[in-house]
Amino acid sequence: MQELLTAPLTACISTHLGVAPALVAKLYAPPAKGLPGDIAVPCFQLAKAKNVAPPLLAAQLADVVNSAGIGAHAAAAGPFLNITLDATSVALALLPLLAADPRVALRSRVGAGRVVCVDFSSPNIAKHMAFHHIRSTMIGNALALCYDAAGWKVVRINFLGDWGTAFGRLIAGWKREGLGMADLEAAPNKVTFLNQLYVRISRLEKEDPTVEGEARQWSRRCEEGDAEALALWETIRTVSVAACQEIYRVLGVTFDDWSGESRYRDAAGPIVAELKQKGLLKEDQGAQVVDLSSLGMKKPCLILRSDGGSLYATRDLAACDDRHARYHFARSLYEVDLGQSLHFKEWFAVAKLLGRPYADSLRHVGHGIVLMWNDETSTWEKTATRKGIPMMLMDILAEAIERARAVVADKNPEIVGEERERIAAAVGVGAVVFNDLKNSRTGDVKFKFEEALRFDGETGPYLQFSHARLCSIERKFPATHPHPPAADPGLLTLDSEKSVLLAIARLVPALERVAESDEPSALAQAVLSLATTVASWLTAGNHDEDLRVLCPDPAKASARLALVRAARGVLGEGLRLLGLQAPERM
RNA sequence: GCGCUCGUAGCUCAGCUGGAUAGAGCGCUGCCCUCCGAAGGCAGAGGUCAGAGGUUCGAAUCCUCUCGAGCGCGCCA
Repeated sequence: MQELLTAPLTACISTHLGVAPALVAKLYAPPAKGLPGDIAVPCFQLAKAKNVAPPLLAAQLADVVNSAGIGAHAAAAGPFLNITLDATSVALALLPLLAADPRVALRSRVGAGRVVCVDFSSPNIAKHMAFHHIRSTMIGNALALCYDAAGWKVVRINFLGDWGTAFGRLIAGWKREGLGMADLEAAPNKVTFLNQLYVRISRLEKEDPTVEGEARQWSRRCEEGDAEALALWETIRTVSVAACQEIYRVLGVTFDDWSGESRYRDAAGPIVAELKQKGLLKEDQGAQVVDLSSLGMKKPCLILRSDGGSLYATRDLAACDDRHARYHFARSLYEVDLGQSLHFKEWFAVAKLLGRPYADSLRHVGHGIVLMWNDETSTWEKTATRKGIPMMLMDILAEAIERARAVVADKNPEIVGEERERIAAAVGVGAVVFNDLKNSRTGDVKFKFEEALRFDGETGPYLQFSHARLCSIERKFPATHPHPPAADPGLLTLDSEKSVLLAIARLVPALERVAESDEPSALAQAVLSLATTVASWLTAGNHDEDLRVLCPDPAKASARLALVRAARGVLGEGLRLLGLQAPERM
């Protein structure tokens, strides 16, 4: 979309100077604040190539552009060339496209049919999804949606932590306490039931050394395929998955592949055999490891425990082979917190030593932790526990929805019943999700209910409000007026209207950046910027009815309605790609 | 000790792959609802971009070092 606006300019400058168009196009930048113009061209590099002084070249180019008749006005400011596009030429270039389908503003072909695997959320079973799981879940979800919009074929994978020594311990506790299915069925919350069982048996293990042996024994029975052990494990898994599904339903997240470590419990063998055959495996303190010093890493990667059991690096390798065989991915993302970067660095390195063709396409997409404000100590604290109880994601979402419901009821009492509930959920969840996506993912997220749930400022509800406001104007547009596509884009002559279109045109670069650097905040920021531009445009009409969308001149009103529709459609699509809903009123 | 993430306004953060006078939200000050949604807008005050070197015509941005914060570093995942 941006190219549509700059193509004539690029052609004009590049033919005049006799340089490649791409050389010119990559120079475009936003002009400095306060200076007039829509596009700035710093002339240093071009001047060097042509061996003239930058200010001289800028002045020359200004003349060339101004006499070219390409719907743009240029002014030199020292070594910079500032371009102001005509509002009508912007509208004529973009509005017809947007009218046909606003989603063009958020589509790209950079993915070109390649496959990307996105591994995200990946909770451990038999535990509640804690608040911090929101990060992997919603960053991963946004990445999956954005890669899709950028032309990639996306495989969404939920790799459950459903295998390992913890389950041996859990089953040992289950047997020791003589529990049965009826006890689990009777529990008000089955995951809480399992979680508490785990806490009890872990505590007991510290006092009673026989527990450890029992746990290891049940672990082994699981690995060996013992029917009783596997039946219990299966029950635990089913119960946990159901609880996760409920959260994903609230968040609007889906997966293509519900995998898990258990699927690769027997897959360690072939990997170990291959490592051995290639001479990469060696024994170290009783364990089997791969030395990574040839790749500049001091510590080796652990492959097998001294008791012969597999480790998670081994299972990750096996799972990765499997994914590559099944999906032929060109890129594979692991949306897991930054604390595990060493683990990923290690097994990526092993994949490289094994000569895997995909080794360089693996990416650990890490994120920072979630901190919560503590009123008593006036500090930011990790959200691990509150009074020893894990802070549950579902509780946070429920409180957010409740707070949103109160605001909706207050601001818009005529919205009632099922619609109010739907909107409260969209707004409450949207507030929490956007709080997580708006800043760079590698930083820590600071969460405060009062901040995330405020409905002014840079928040999810602000974006949703902006969308609802545009919908409201559409609803009020008189049926007697000419409706688009009869609208004439040439009637959009205001700078504020041009600004909206330019903000829309900046979304594709933002989307492409998301799919390149795995950074959803790039889109979040661009959508935010669109919303503020829209708000500024609309509010200007408060005191001047000629500036309103619903202005006295029907032809002008029609053109503006086309812009309202475009902006609403784009905003709605932007919200969708971030994993937020966009209610039509709120 | 090694590695990772980070340090920008009172607070929370943007700053696209190096460009002009470093931006936004909150808070604060002053305006704007007989005005398409005030969940909004306009204006203002507020900064030695942690510090020191280096590369460059040009550095918040790239390189090195120092200081400070958080996290990780062998049989858990």
